[in-house]
Amino acid sequence: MKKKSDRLSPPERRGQLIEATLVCLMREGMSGLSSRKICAKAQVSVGLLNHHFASQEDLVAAAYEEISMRYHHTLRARVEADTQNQDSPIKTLVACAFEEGIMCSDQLRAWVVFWSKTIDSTVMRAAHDRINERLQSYLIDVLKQSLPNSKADLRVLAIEYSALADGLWLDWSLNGTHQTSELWQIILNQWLERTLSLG
Amino acid sequence: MKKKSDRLSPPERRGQLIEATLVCLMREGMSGLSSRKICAKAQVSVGLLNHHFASQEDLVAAAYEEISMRYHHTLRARVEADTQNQDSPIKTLVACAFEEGIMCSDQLRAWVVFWSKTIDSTVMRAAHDRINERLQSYLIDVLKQSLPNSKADLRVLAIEYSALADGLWLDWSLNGTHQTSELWQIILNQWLERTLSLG
DNA sequence: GCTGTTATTGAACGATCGTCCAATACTATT
DNA sequence: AATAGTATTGGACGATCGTTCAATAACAGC
Repeated sequence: MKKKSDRLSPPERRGQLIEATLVCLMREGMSGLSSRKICAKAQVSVGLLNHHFASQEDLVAAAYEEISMRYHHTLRARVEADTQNQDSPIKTLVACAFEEGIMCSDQLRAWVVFWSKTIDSTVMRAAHDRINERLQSYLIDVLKQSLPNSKADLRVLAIEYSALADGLWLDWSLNGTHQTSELWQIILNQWLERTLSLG
Repeated sequence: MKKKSDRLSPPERRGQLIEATLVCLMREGMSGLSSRKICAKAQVSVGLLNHHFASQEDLVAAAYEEISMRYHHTLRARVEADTQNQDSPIKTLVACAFEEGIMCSDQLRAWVVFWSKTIDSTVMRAAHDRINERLQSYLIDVLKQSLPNSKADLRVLAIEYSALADGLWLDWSLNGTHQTSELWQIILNQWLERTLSLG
């Protein structure tokens, strides 16, 4: 059938399957989580999934790590690129929190799937813990730079910020009337003002 | 087979199926969303679901309304019962935000299912909008009572509070190390202090 | 060119899915 | 007691699910 060499190294194929998984989950949510749909998206036969991953669960956990890594790197890139707020990088994070591409409802479709698996699967739970740890320690770094003289517990502050941002994102994404994110952005800005004035 | 009269009125049977749905979703999450499992839990044959509900989707939407109503009524009951904070009912809400029974990970299993359906189903989206509206206007009432002299936009404040509470709940529920909710409670208390001092 | 390794295929399996529908059992009305 | 209406049953349907596995194709080392 296929003439060209379509044999890939295991890492390449794994990456391709992970990418296909993310696309399926962002487009269809729970119903996109199908070995057949994922393999079709990757233009690969069904059996290959279980050759490169022990089970669908493992693939989903890998996709969870991947999407969180992308999110993490996107944030770091925004902070590095924003030359105006190098002394207060939290301002950059707040400013881009509702950027398109970071917070579309496509993203929520996938995250909801990951959350639902995280509750009961030990593999997913382990991935979730790693993801949370990475993001939290980065957030603490950002807050440390932004509030060098603050005596507040920065870990507590980091948890508060990410909870607020996640909650606002969830609320905005689930909101039927797809308004602009202006209102939600205002709330985050107000939180930032109050926090900076305390430090 | 069955001797005793087990025929119920449509409202009763609908309620029974809704209850069974909630139990299944809280116990098993997405994999509990099965017509057969739900009917088994209700001790009823499979076909009855589509006799009382046009589709599984309608049943899930009804269950979504039911669980949110219970949550709403639980909050109202707590506020009414707390004779100490009648002038500042937001204090009561914050105090019971992480009560057992209100915020167990069983609950998250169900809510995640509801969220995932809300994104793409118009029936669920309509239910979600009603639910949000009800809870938001109650929250605004509570804030109005608690901050009678505040000039702040109470709707914005309500959105901020519910986002923060939801985000903290999500973070706590997904957290593998099931610690006490003490830390999360502290964050909510700090938010309350800051908000009350502004008003 | 030959051989061992392995990436890849796709049919097959048993399980489960939501919905439909003819048959049945119960209740209310006459 | 006969009848009409409907709540209830459970088998059947076609579809899809995750995984397995023998067969095949492509490559690496010799």
